[in-house]
Amino acid sequence: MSQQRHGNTSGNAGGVPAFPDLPEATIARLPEYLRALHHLSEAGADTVSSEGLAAAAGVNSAKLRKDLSHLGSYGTRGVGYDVTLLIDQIEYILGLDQRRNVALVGLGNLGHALAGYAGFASRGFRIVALFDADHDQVGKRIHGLTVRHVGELGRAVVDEGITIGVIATPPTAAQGVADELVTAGVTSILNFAPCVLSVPAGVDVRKVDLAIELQILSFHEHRKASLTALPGGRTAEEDGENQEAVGS
Amino acid sequence: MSQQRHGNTSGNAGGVPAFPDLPEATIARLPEYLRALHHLSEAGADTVSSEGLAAAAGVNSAKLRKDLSHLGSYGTRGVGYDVTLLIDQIEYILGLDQRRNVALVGLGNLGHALAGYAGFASRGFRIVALFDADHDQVGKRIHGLTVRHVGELGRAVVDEGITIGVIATPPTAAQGVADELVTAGVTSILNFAPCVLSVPAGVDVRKVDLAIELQILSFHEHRKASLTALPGGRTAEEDGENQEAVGS
DNA sequence: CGCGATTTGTGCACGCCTTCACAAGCGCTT
DNA sequence: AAGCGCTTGTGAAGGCGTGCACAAATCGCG
Ligand SMILES: NC(=O)c1ccc[n+]([C@@H]2O[C@H](COP(=O)([O-])OP(=O)(O)OC[C@H]3O[C@@H](n4cnc5c(N)ncnc54)[C@H](O)[C@@H]3O)[C@@H](O)[C@H]2O)c1
Ligand SMILES: NC(=O)c1ccc[n+]([C@@H]2O[C@H](COP(=O)([O-])OP(=O)(O)OC[C@H]3O[C@@H](n4cnc5c(N)ncnc54)[C@H](O)[C@@H]3O)[C@@H](O)[C@H]2O)c1
Repeated sequence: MSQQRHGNTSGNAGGVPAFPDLPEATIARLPEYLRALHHLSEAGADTVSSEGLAAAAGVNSAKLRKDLSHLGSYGTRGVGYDVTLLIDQIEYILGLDQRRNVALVGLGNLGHALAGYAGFASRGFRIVALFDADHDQVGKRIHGLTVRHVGELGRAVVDEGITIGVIATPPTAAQGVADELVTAGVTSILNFAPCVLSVPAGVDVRKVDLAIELQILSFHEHRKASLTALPGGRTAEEDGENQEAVGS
Repeated sequence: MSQQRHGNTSGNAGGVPAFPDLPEATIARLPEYLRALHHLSEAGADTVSSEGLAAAAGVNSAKLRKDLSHLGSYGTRGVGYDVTLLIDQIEYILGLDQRRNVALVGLGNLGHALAGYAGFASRGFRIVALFDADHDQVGKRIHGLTVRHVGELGRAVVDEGITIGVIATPPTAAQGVADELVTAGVTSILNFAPCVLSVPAGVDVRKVDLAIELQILSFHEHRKASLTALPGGRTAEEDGENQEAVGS
């Protein structure tokens, strides 16, 4: 949408946007900042301090300032950051100003939930195609979209400008689906199947594995249990700051 | 299950298991190794080399060896690792030998999918209670469990030995649910609502935000697009190694 | 116009994590 | 019993990320 782009620190006056190579850790936090900013914006805030935004996003304020400084200087000393300006800037960096078309493959339990999730559309993504291998699923309409057979995937990806594929099939089928997506030209994949995907260089894969999340929690439970058996249980004080979030 | 525990490097002959404080990064990878090991085990493998297991888990072999060395020496030089021995060891470290009871709060689209997911039970977790605030949901039976009203949460947590809570409510309700879980004694929370939770120290929160995953992919799409516009597009060769996984 | 209050942007130090490279150790073969 | 090939376990180096602490910059007010 708002495609305004403001002076880049390393003043490059060319057509290409001089892409700053942000640290991966920073990129993973930008969406959090963005969500917090939208929240603030809806609450009517014009500006926000690094302290305030950091609290809203659940991070250290120094970290937040360093992250934002990588995008350029969009804050005003003594005042803070302009909320809408920062939103535009982060959305530009994340490429959310151009709506991204997403294909969802595998419409079982999880796929159904994903297809009906409003939180994608509101954050710049549009699921434009649904695919399944099961002929009982094919033809069904889900939230305004018709489930197509996975064989049509290749053509649909090209025709509808799909750049992101979401895999919600059983793990045995995931690699095959990934191959088809890549062949069709998809260069980003979000994989919910608990397995490792092999893809050519240039294709990004992110994996979400809920069981792994639970297992990490289980480890900490185990650790906590074996600690309370030992010395004086520490008094619980101070909140937050022990928030773990996804991200590579 | 198999609770055998083998000589710890720092030989402590006490009742308490001498908990090694593993690096967080290592902990986050152990579940991946575990899945790969189970896969190998089903395929009939008795031993596996660090190279082989690393490939199956999608990581560097040196990293894998260092990770495993933190648990103690369970490999044999010139041979590799004993698959079942390593499985038992990792499961012990992760606390998966004692089945963990999980409460799921919020049975909308996502909650339904989670409730019916077999992948939890097969990996040591058991969803034992479902809660919702909506009276239309309360009373429904989902995969053998009856949805209860969220008001009963406190008692159920205590009665049924629940240590992990999963939040799948809208973000506005998430903090309230988290508070109730914590009050009831839950010390680990997996949060699907896109918001920051504030919890007392000693409580672990892990967050899964699918929109954030897509936004990170979007960034890389944006970056790739602005690169191909520039110099010679690099030739795509060599596969894997650009796999990003969740984990803090 | 000057000053103090406020807040950003960043230099710096520290710790964690990754990766290479290789010595030490194990088993198989002869 | 000795040698050889293979694989683990780890020392060391380098890179990345974090957080402190402070100088620089801006605003509001007298
Ligand atoms: N349900 C959950 O809450 C949950 C949680 C975490 C992970 N997962 C993972 O997500 C994936 C999907 O889970 P689910 O519970 O929805 O499984 P599911 O069995 O309900 O659905 C899988 C769907 O994929 C389709 N499918 C199978 N092979 C296909 C192919 N080659 N091409 C296209 N579609 C194909 C099937 O027809 C089915 O509709 C699994 O890998 C599962 O491990 C699910
Ligand atoms: N559906 C998805 O694929 C998806 C994907 C990513 C994130 N999420 C997030 O997961 C959460 C749930 O998503 P959904 O699509 O299932 O939403 P939903 O609206 O379908 O379901 C929410 C459920 O929570 C219940 N609820 C509301 N307040 C409650 C309370 N105080 N206590 C207990 N239960 C309460 C509601 O009755 C409803 O059944 C949301 O925060 C959403 O942003 C969903």
